[in-house]
Amino acid sequence: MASIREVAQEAGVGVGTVSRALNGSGYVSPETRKKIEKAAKKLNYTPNELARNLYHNKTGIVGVIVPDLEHPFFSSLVKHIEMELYEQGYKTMICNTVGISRREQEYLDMLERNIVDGIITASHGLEVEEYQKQTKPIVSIDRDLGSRIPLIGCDHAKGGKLAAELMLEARRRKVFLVSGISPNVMANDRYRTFRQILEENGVVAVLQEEMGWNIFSWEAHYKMAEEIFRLHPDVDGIFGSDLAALACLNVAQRKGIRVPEDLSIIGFDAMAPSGMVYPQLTAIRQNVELLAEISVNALLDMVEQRKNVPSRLILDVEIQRGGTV
Amino acid sequence: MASIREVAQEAGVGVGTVSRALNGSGYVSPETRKKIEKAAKKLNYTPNELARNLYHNKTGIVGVIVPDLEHPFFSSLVKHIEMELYEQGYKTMICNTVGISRREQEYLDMLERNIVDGIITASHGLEVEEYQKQTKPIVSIDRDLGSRIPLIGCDHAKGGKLAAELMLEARRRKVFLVSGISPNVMANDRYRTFRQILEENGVVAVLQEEMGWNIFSWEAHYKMAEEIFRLHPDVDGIFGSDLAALACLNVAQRKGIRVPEDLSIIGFDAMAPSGMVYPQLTAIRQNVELLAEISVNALLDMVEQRKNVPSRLILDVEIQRGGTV
DNA sequence: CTGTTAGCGCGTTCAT
DNA sequence: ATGAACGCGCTAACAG
Repeated sequence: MASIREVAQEAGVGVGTVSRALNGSGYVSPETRKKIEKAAKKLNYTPNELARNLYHNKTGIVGVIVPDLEHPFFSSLVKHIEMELYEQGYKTMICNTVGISRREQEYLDMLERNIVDGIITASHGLEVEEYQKQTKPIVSIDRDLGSRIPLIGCDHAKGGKLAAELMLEARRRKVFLVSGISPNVMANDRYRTFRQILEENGVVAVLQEEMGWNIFSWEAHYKMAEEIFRLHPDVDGIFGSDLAALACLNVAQRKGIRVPEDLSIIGFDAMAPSGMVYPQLTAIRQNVELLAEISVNALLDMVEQRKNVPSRLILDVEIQRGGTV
Repeated sequence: MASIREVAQEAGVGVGTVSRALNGSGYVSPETRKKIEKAAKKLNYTPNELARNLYHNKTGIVGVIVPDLEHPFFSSLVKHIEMELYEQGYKTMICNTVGISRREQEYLDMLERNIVDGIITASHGLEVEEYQKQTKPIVSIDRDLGSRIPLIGCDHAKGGKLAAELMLEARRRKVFLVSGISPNVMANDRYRTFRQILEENGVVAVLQEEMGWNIFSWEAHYKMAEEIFRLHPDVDGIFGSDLAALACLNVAQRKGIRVPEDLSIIGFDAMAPSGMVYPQLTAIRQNVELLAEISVNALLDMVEQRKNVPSRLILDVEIQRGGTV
């Protein structure tokens, strides 16, 4: 609660000197420095960050917008983003849109109001135009928001290819694809590629179900899984998000379908729960840590104007070998 | 980027009038108000939150300290806290300590530096004294930080009791208890109660393993599970956190042990992954939504000095019936 | 080397 | 009803 003026008074010097002494900027003689440090300690002085923020027009806070923090991918993403931001001296404001675009908009507005210095968005509810209006630093994960906003994501097409190849190896003939329906989103690439490769290789049937793009609840996925087996009891392959894959695995086990003998299941993301089930889920893994690190560095490059950022950054994916193929 | 002064100039009035007009405080004639609103729209004026914060000495940001955001319980907790804070007009700063008490300290210091208006802590790495030094609003989840800091948590003792009763119903004779070793933490109650009830009822052996209190990784739990079955292949009951229970379930299935016929497993928390495995995990569920709501309201009662907050708030728990008992 | 002063942008008296 | 002036706490430029 003590202000810099009080410290100056206590030390018998001017406020400017205190500021320089405590920030290590400019010249201060060793002895007055001592006096100032003693006074600061005595008064238990802590600089008021609010005044600093006003002066510097900067808060050191980065906003991270996600659709659902409870989803394993996003909680992991935010965790690693927070860790990387912390390393670089920034704080993390979490913005959970729960699929409501008004909330996404409100959080986006924090840029103009100077509450955050930049935004990393992984939520895809708002019109692209709303993002393009912004002039302050933004990076996007997995969704194309135009060339001025760097796009960072994993190689979804390769993910779809790897999954398709696994299906072909396992000689699957009737494959179900659980995809999302969001426009402009990179995740679509994996389903397109997956489907294309299977069809080119003469797989008898490639069926497709579209989940709402902002549906992340277990219940919804479980219901969908039950529908799949009700309508198509003879599917022998399933590819979808981790959640979709896990739901299908669970329903299959309840119905006594043998996995992987009679049914192959492949997830995408390979987050924690995929390793908790038995057999463990075979899945395409994206490197969330790297994704977080790259995103943070791209954003801070913009915030601190360190250097130019490429408009697209694509990360590799790999197979997590489980027991469901 | 336009300041209030520019709006005043554009409208041909003083800054004070603009401030009153836009904030609806004090008297402004309808016509000048119109002029001001037009000028504000024309210049695309957005008030600078930094200046406001400095004046009001308040940011509208609440810090939430957790040990591991990737852990299902904490990601769910933070999600619901964020939603409740949003409803009440506050923003959420996430502080992930990853078990490092220096980080916990740094985040705690944000209170004094006025970066946050209050803190909800669910991390338990720092000395109690460090929290007690603080004078600004703090509430604690699941750890006693002294009578001045409201403590909010579920009824762990009842949870332990419910779990013990399930074990007795299933006539288990050699039960393994996977507990933490953190001091001052309410979670200890559930293990103490569980153990006590089983011993009073003549269960032949109650074994115990202590996980490091800030260990949340799946790998560590999996290793521990393997150890349990290696040293005690004949256990017929296991109680621990969700993660511990899921790890044991997974290892048991790999070893061909029949669950629940030959082994009963009970988790604590009943978070999402417990419903993804087959059979679904029987677990003690705590109401995270309510926990979040209560915590936020307690904290904001302090921040806005609405009313006094009880020093302890204990929430009920219930059984989530799965297929592992 | 150090003290003084002018903003940073906004909200609120206090005269008018 | 409204404008001018002050202050929130701090930093940086400037004069000494």
